[in-house]
Amino acid sequence: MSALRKVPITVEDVASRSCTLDVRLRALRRLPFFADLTPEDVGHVGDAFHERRYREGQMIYTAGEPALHLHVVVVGKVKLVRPTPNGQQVLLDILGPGDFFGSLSTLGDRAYADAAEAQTTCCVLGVTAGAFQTILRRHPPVALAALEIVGERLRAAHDLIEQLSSHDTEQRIAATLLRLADRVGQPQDGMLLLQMPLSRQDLADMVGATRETASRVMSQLDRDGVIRSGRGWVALTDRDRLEAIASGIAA
Amino acid sequence: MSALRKVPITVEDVASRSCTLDVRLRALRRLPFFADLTPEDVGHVGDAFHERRYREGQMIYTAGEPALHLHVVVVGKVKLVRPTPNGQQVLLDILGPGDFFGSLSTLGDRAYADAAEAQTTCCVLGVTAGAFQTILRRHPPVALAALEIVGERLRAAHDLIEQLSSHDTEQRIAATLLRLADRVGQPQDGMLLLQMPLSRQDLADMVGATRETASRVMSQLDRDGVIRSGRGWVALTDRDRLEAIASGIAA
DNA sequence: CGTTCCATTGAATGAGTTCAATAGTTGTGG
DNA sequence: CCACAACTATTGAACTCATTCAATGGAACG
Repeated sequence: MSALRKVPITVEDVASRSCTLDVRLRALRRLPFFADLTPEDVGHVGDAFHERRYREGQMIYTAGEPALHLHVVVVGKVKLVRPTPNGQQVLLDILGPGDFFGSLSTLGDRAYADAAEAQTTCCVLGVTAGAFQTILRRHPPVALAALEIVGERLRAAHDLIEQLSSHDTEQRIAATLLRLADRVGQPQDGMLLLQMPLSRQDLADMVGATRETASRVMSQLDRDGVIRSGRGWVALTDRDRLEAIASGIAA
Repeated sequence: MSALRKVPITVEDVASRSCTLDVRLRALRRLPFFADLTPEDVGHVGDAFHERRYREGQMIYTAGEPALHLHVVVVGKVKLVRPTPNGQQVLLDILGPGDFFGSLSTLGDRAYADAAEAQTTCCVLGVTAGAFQTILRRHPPVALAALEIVGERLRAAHDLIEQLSSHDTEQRIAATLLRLADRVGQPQDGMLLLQMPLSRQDLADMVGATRETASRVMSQLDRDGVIRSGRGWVALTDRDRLEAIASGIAA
């Protein structure tokens, strides 16, 4: 029915370039944790980190295994996924360069509550919980920054809880698209292109819905001219209208 | 239809006793923040806190006002509520003695995203964001403890997100009752009594449902002999079965 | 090319909401 | 101490949104 939409834009810019020392350092400096540290300190702290690469779809860690590491995204995108007893998945967050994830805990013996999966090919820096704890102790400003960030995430989680509790699927999807656009959207041909392989399933897992429902909503938004989308990509054509939908102003 | 249930047990133990200096100190020492501090340090730090009392239903702060304070519950229960554009409310958390809430932010200029309401008559200690920031800087272990706690809350928020995304209302209510029982349940006559004035509306706001649905589910659980409940109170009579329901094992 | 994965669409079902009406509890003032 | 008002809970019935089941259509990848 709908017009052909061959993937017109999925110019994958996922760097296949390697994760050089320089890139590593820049990634660390970009990390809000270390914003208050001197370049030398960052370099010193950086020695505790080890580098790992993952291919699209590969698991970085899975739920249930001992939470031994804190990770930092250098290149690529990482999905934070919570498996449910029920078998379905809940996508808690999508992280990009500069974001951290994994164990913040001082106790190394606890288990990850969620799984981390490489959404794109990516490069990640890891540090043991113990070493990170040492960094926190040695550099108090880092602890303050971390507290700030985790507080911010808690607030974001509360936003999501609010949405899940009181908004319908269309509103939640609209809000999710906007949130993603703010983080990784790139202007192209007068619209905001989401630079990530975002499947209907991913979207559904983010808003607590099924693939089918996500598909129906996206089709409707496409028909209404608010977005353009195809297999694995989405672009926003009418941000204002999408915001209206997200906040329930649209009929 | 259902048998009369005059409130047989609501022995309100909400202390009308005052929030004495001694109680204050004990509250602060009980706070995980200050677990690693010497008693003298706790006493010193405690000077930065000021005391406030609230009656049941009174607002401690509302969403939108500048987030200037961090608060600690000394006596009583505090509801953390997120108002939605839609008009309904989402109950994010219920806090008891030793729990903290409010602004963790270093920036004093941001606004509270949620409102805090006294669920019972209560006594709360407050400290300005600036003073708390000073404490954090002066006592690094406090910052580490705070980070740990907020991380734990983030995990709890993710638990809730998972539930909202993939469990039905009965499961969510069962899980909520269990969670509350773990925190404030008191054994009585072989059942766990929830020592707080918990209305159907409160429950509904916690699980993202309507009063009517909450009422229906509670009636059903009562009929099944899993709980006993009445106006403003709930008691668990069959914890195991409730756990089975929460995890979806029950048909 | 054909296989496989992902997306789309339809129809039937069902959980939860909404609207509405009744009943039980609490608190107040006569 | 009783009666009234106000609030909270319960229950029914119609409706709605999203899921489930099922079948088809396209894209990507070998």
